Amino acid sequence: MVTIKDVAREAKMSVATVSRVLNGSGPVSEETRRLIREIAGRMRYVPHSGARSLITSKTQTLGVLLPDLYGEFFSEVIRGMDDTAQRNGFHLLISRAYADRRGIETAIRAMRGRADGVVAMSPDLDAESLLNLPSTIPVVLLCSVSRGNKIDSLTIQNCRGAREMVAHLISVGHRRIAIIKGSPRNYDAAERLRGYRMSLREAGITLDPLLEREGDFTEAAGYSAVLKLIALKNRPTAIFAANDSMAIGALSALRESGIAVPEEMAVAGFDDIPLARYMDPPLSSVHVPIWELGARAVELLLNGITHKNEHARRRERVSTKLVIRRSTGGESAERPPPQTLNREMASV
Amino acid sequence: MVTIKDVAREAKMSVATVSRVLNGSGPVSEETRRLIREIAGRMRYVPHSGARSLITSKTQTLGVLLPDLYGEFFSEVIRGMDDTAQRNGFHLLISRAYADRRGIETAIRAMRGRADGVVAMSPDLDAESLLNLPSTIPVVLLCSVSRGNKIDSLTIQNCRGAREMVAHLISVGHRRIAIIKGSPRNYDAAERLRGYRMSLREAGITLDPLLEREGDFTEAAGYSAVLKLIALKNRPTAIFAANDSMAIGALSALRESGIAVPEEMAVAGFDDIPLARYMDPPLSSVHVPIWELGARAVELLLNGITHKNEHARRRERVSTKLVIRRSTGGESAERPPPQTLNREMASV
DNA sequence: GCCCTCTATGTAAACGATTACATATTTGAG
DNA sequence: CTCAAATATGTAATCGTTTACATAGAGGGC
Repeated sequence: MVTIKDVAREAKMSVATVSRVLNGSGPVSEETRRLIREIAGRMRYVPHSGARSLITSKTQTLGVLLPDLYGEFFSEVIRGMDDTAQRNGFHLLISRAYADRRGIETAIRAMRGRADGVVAMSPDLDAESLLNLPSTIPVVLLCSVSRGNKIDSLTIQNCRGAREMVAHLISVGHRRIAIIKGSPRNYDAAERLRGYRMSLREAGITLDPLLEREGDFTEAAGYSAVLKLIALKNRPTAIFAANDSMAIGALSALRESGIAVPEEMAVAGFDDIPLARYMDPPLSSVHVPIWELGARAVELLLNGITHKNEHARRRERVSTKLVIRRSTGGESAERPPPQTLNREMASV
Repeated sequence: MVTIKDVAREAKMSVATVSRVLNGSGPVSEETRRLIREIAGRMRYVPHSGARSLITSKTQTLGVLLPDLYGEFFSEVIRGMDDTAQRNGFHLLISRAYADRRGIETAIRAMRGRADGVVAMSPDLDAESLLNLPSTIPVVLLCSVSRGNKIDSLTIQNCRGAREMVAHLISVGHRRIAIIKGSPRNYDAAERLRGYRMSLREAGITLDPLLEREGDFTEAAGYSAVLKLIALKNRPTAIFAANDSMAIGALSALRESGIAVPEEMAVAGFDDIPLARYMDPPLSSVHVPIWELGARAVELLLNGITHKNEHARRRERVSTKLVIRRSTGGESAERPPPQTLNREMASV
């Protein structure tokens, strides 16, 4: 490996000068600047980041701790992060970690000296105590419960989004509206459930525990929840699934049971994954700007890093948007667009 | 930050001894071992990886270069990599890069001193010359064209998978079989096209250029390709989409055009994403073991690293498996399973 | 011509770990 | 009891950078 010394020797200059040229620090004559640039390029010199981080105590790297995430959410949130990180000259160190407190803590610790900050996602409700994470390194909590204000956090407007969707269902005439919940220990799921209940209460509709079914965000969960719902003697007329995967499972089960959507049963999801509009019927959903979520998380983190973790903490919420398609019986202004999206490589 | 010196001072020992305890190298008395362990733990000491990598010239980090990837593929391949990396004590440095040769090269160079090896994915056919990447650091090429044997590479059994699927379509009686191709410059897409043609030729069916439609792996592309196919005066009776996203777009277009699947038109995809079985009708597809792909890529890379890049190069192929569901009219033994899969957090 | 101020460059001390080598102590074979 | 071998620990060099400080020459005001 070619080091800064090799370049210095080749240029017959001291390492200090080479360093100054390459970092644009200190005064250097135009002539030497050109010379060294040329030589460094020719020798394909790349500074050793370990050595650099040792002396500057900066790594230009951001840690990302994620639990098991699937599909579009994972890819899109990372895309948002990477885009923003790269634009600011940072790299992304990604790691899966147990969502509980100990898991997150050890993982964050393991990142010491490796990353200048960490975006941690821990949707597990039990990890509540995360809020007083004793960390010297800046941390941004993503989609996690965090009541204190000791730590930056960014979440989705889950409650509001769910509330609006259920309000929509009510507005088109539904009174018996079921929900397929997410995992009971999941923060986003809990908030969406809260929005559902809030909306019903606002409309003066009594909550019916039979209409709240367990789920775990998988298609299979949506599928089997529906089987139970349609077996009820007093069937719901609408189903709100806490995410699109479950809504898709639900659609599948309804289809096989010969129940027409939206005529006999309205269905709505959450997330608005790209596939939603290609379902049969196209799925109404709550749009979540996932890319922005990742991008914003990194922005918050970078802000924390520049202010050496002594900045005012923030708690932000990215806003959702209702997308009404045919599955809820609303007017389907939207049809699958024939034009090509900006997705070069869809799934392979 | 607490350094090894702080620990040494606290334990009234030299840094060398502390280092030996923490790395399990050299002989240490049981007593000191316990003492130092206890102190290091209490002080929450974590070695500075930069310093360590400087002296050992190892980073315990693997670089991962990916182009724009969406949905399940991205998440799953990274999951496979991360699982394998973690099990071997490695971290993952993930970065998106332009798929062309220059992009990959600079990205690999930027990883010098940051990663011990790189998994690079560059499905762009034009990047063919990647095969003589002049890299001192081990590289594994993933799903990329690579004819030489100067570099490890891992690909999907695209051609065979496509061939088998088309053979299946032929076996249930189809003669006019269309394909919705992937991007013309994409390696996987090109291989799948090759398999399609090979299969038709083997059955003595003449290729019809009109039945080969452009696509780009998006749902929208599948949608609009179908609109053109059904406008033909001599319509196909079956459509093979080069990936599931396009197949889903195709299903959507057929539905809206009132064409029954599989009765009037059979549809097949590639990838077998989890959603495939929840489509209407459930989608036949070629299953790709994505997790294994990522896991194996990392294994190859780790092998290259232990052998200091002087190992015999390998070119491997992960095998695919035909999954026949209703969309091709085959017996649909498989129905959406009511049980919960091991997916805790589906999309949020 | 003197001195001060720039500008351009060099010297050497960090940064935090690992490890070859040196030293001191204990153990055990003969 | 002696001496070699084994065990436990310490000393100091090293990895590749950055940067405070030192130095040297050039330019210019008086």
